[in-house]
Amino acid sequence: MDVELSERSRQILEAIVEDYIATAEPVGSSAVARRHALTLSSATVRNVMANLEELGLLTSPHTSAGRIPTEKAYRFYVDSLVALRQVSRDEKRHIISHCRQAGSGLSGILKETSRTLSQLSNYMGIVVAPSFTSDVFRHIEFLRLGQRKILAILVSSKGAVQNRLIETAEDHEPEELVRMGNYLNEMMQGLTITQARERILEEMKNEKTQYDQLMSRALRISEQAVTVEGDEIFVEGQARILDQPEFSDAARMKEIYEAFEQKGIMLQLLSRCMTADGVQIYIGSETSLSRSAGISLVTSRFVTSSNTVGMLGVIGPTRMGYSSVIPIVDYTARMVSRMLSEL
Amino acid sequence: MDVELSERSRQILEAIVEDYIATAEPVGSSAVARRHALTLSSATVRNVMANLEELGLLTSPHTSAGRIPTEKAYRFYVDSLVALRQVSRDEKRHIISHCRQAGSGLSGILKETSRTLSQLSNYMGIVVAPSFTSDVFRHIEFLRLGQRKILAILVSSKGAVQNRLIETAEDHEPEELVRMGNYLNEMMQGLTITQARERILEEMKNEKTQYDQLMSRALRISEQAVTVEGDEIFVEGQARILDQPEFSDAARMKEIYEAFEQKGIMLQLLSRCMTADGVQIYIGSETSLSRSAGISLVTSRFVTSSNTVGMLGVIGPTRMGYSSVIPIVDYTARMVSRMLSEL
DNA sequence: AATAGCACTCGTCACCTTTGAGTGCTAACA
DNA sequence: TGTTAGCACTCAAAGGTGACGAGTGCTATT
Repeated sequence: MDVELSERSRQILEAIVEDYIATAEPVGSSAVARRHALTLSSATVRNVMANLEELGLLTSPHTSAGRIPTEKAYRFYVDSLVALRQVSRDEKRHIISHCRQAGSGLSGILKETSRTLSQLSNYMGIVVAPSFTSDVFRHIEFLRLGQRKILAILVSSKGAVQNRLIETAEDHEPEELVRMGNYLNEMMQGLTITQARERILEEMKNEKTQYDQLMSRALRISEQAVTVEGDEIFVEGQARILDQPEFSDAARMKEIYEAFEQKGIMLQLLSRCMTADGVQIYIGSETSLSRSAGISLVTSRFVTSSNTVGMLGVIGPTRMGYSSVIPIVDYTARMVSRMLSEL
Repeated sequence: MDVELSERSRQILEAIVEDYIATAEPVGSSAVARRHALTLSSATVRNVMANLEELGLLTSPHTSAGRIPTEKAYRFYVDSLVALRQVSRDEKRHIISHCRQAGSGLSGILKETSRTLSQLSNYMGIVVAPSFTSDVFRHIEFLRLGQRKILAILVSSKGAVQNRLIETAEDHEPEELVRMGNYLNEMMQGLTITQARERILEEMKNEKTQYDQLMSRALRISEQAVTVEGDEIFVEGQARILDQPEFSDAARMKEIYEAFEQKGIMLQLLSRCMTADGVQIYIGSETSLSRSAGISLVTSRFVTSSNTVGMLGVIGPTRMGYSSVIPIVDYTARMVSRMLSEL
């Protein structure tokens, strides 16, 4: 941060940000003076506030209203002011029990996690499943569903399953499909899905296999099977965002919902979060979500035993209760990481 | 319907409903007189409207506004007034190409269908997948993922896949799992998933199998595997509903969104739609969705080759463009039925 | 450097009037 | 008898006015 502030200015900025987070209304100089019992008069606070405004940390919606924090102020706040709350015993229990109860497979756990995040934060919870492609290959299988229709089932070592309907040029006997499966299973043992795909493409060029009809067919089919579709995303608690006063306006909300229906945007965010460790925070325009919408994002990645990475977090207004959301996201990411590594 | 109306009254009611659908504003007597060029004066129309109000087909929000249709009027309108539009060539192409392009399996098609419904109607599209339970069993398989952790994969003859992580009391060798799979596959050949489940429970009581360790273990595990979770539901175009003026109010929308997050409610609706053939229409309180929200639902079921049934439709305001939505839903249901029976 | 005082700004609220779309009723008309 | 013209009435929406007060910036004072 390029701002240098006296201790007093910092305290006042903190007071303003926290007041505004609590009330969603512009905060005036006297409110700050009163609240903090700082033995400072409102006039003094006014001077400081004028100063902070000049630094681009505050703005006033109009002359005679109080002031509200800018994005820059939130950034400064989360970087160096915020006092993180502890995750309470109750919240911990809530996280652990809910995520575990889901039980049925990876998707179930992640979906429940996203709901939990939403409940505890009172904002929107989001979870992006670990990319299948970096998972280790476990098993592939082909089932004949009808004339020239094959169902390919691909399983990763973490229990994620992807299935794909494939139409083939010729009809295949069930026994043929079993043999194909055996051949491919052996070939791709121990590789990640990405590596497996590369291996298949490589093998397709190989002369030896080109002249073995069974193999070349198997490769052609499996190439489709291992082409993975978009990652799974779980978003829960969309209704909660309507509780926030700044989104009671319909036009504004529409922007947000539309952003979510194009899940592609989510994936952009995802990829940024993936690289860094710990809790990442994106404030307002930093999210590059919808220009003017005043959305913030608190995320953390989670990892599994095999080092594949997913992302979870909370989406809410810029005016978000960072002091409690950050620890919740952090804790949840740790718990999910632990639970998944048990698989 | 218990209302009997003269031809003229019907025309006027139709005019009012259609005007209101188009504008979302109370329609007055002069507007009707003008619009229809009925060679009727506004005064006459007023008399008729007063009559219609007495019959419970119209209400006025206040003395000096126009009148708006009641639920009863919409009911009457869709039952005997509405002139259904043809599905245009463009729309047909849109439906066919989009649904087909999805390609990858049942889920993909249905998701794309729901998006298409939303795009063409400009309301919300919803698709409920055919209930897995009435599908014919095709294949079951167990994969060992780790110590006492088994992934069960259940496939129906239509290519729907369900997988479930099962924790077992003892550890099982891969070969043992293969044998279990063979045994169960043979046992459940040709049954529906529901029947298969019953068969398993039956077999568990059977003395002969109780003393065969392999079998009894297989049964215990598979019992979990065939216990199906909630049906899959695809809802798309939630943002579109914000375009409707009657939902620009945040509190109202919140109701709706919350209704959708508890997908259970959807399933109630579903089960009603399942029984009847053709397009079903639920207006306002008939949906039993959220009391006061003024939501309507136009649905149709679709069927697959094996006679399992799913539901698709459009959700929008009571003030919905029925004349175009009904044909779209009808046509889409037919197309989806045809596409699925090709599988 | 901190504060008290003061003039000034500007949004909010309560109250009012005006406007006009729409109604119901009645009397005249075909 | 059904239709229409006319008229008084109603009521929401829109616009205008002025008091109010929260909040500011500036300046003189401590």
